[in-house]
Amino acid sequence: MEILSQRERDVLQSLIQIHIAMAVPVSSQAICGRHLSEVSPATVRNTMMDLEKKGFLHQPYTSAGREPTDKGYRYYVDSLMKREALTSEEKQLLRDKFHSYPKDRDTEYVFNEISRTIAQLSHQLGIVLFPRFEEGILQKLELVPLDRKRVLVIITVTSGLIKTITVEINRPSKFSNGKRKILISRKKLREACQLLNQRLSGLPIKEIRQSIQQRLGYSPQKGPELFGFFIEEANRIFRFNSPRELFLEGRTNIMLQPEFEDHHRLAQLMEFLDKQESVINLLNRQAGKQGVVVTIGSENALSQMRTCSLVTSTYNIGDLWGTVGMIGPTRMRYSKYISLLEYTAKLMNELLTEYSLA
Amino acid sequence: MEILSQRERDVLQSLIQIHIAMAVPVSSQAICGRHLSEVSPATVRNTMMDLEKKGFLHQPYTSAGREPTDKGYRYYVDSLMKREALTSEEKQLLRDKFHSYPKDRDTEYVFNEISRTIAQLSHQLGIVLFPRFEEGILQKLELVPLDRKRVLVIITVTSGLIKTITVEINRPSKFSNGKRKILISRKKLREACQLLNQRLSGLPIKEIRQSIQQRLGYSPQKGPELFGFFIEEANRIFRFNSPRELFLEGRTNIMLQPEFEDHHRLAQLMEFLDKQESVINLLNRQAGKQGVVVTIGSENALSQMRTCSLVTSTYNIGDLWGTVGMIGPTRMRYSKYISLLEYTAKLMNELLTEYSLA
DNA sequence: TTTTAGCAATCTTCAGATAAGAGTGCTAAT
DNA sequence: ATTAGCACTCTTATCTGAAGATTGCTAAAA
Repeated sequence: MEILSQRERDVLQSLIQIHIAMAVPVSSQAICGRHLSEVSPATVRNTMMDLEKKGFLHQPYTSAGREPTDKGYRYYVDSLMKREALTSEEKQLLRDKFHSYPKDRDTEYVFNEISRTIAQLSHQLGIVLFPRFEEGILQKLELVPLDRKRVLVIITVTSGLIKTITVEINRPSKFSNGKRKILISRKKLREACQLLNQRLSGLPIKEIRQSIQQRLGYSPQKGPELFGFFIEEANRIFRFNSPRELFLEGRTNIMLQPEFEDHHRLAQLMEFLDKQESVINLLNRQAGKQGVVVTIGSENALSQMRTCSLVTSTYNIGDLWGTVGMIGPTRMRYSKYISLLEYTAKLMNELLTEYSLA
Repeated sequence: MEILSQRERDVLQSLIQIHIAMAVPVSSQAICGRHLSEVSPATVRNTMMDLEKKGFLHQPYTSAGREPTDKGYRYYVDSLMKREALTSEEKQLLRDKFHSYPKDRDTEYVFNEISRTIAQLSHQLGIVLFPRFEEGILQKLELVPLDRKRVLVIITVTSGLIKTITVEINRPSKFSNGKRKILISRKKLREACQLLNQRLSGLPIKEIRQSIQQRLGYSPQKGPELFGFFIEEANRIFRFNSPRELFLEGRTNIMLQPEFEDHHRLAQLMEFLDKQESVINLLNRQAGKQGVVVTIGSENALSQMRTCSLVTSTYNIGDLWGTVGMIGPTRMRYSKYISLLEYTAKLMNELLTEYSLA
């Protein structure tokens, strides 16, 4: 971490605060007018030159004011910024979204609402990514016959979250010699289910997917016919990474930011957001980090995010974890949004975890 | 329907075709150059004046070329346009999206893909709205206990589509005198489930929601305790109108259309799309209409859609129906997109209906 | 040594002017 | 009924110049 003089720190902080509020290059005069009235603009100018040489500021053109660089923002976030707490109204607004859960609303509805609320409170893009179900520990598996061909698989993980998948079971299988069909009888289903639970529960979903064949020790000669089916279909049944896991809200907010008046730049970002997979990919890079993580501009590996910042936090539901976050231009109220996401993640931890004790 | 001379029809058709391709006001010269080389520009100009007086054309400013009005497009769609068939590549692309259904993919995944593909083929916004589950006929209800507090309700309708809802059942109920908790025993659950099926199956979901209390004829003195719970919760269990039912893809496409270079106009549309409820509302206005429906510009009641057109079709999965569609600027290739949606709906009818026979 | 006032120099932005070009509407001839 | 010819209108692009913002530098002041 580079060491800056107190004067430099003062100027940088003031400049960034003004820039965040005004969205234009900041002049020495503006800094003296608002924050550093004890020194003259000329002095501030000298400091600004130093800060530019050190890479914290940038001048769009000769004789314009200065804007912070990504490095400048990084220094601000790490060393200058004071956290800005949420108001009690804002906290209440967030809290209210959990009010009727789980009585009247399902998990996905709540996630959607949280994403909307983050967008509403930040005037930026709100993000919620469903918990990484694959990291969960299988509590139990349940098989419910739907009709002659289909079975509903209910997967419960120890945090109490469930996922359901419909599988088509009454069809040719390579484990049944290609031609023969597996017949579902309720009894067989129950037996198979019991055995599956014996062999698989307590294991992480991901591991089940990868090692199911060994776990079930199946060969066509022994074990229930259904085992063959599960081995074949494990890659589908135990995989959860659909674009539908992602809740993105508030695209309009972001396009109203002055930095996205440029049509081309906006289009680039929107294209990125349209490909949900790439957003999920982006979020996965933050995986496992503790607390609120801020990724500023070019710190994002993805080129489409170069002009944006990403603020994320991990939330936990029992042994599962997911990501909440927001995206906005690099010029954003980090001091506020960090609190916002911290608080949101905290609420989610508290209020969505009820069933992890079950 | 107003009657136009053959000359007027020719000019209008030619003008619209050119306008769709070029996205600028069309001059008399352009029309003669491309389509009506047998007459002079002056003649075409006279016809254009007539068409403008009748309200089919509009001149952005004195001595500019002409653009079609919504009325002009309406006439074109109804009386002039020739359907443009999809190429076999386009058909194949769509078909492929159904390929692994229902073996490897669930309904929602396929809907998302269809929405994406409509966007991809039209370079506009693709829309799929999940079937109106509430219109479905209950085939059976299944209750699966998840843990001490929760039960998974599986609702199957006659088309074979299912929805699952988690309910929290082990809590105070006004039917259990406010204090007492309902206890779940598997046996009680089975009994209640059987009774519920007896009383409710064969009825439309919507009707169940509205009349469940009468149907179950429940009073605290008689009938399983669970009935009280179902009556209380009917409004949640049998309601399906979440924003998550809507699949919107290709926002970037639409913002790349020249009519949306205007930032403000784009923001208005995006705001509208961000509120999924309003899009669902828009689609519901087309409900029940047969075949492909085209709604042009101001024909849309909603002001945010005044500069857009909506092309929709109804698809059927057994006794359920939903909506597919696309949104673009009023200047769009109606001739192509109508075929696109017709074909898409047809595919959905054919390929998603397998289980309605079960 | 640090800070500051003063000032020329640089660059943006905006309004106005001008020129080029596209396309019409009208008139009169075909 | 159609067309050629042409004046007229309006847009668009480019240019210009003036106003304004802000700097960097220099030399004086603290």
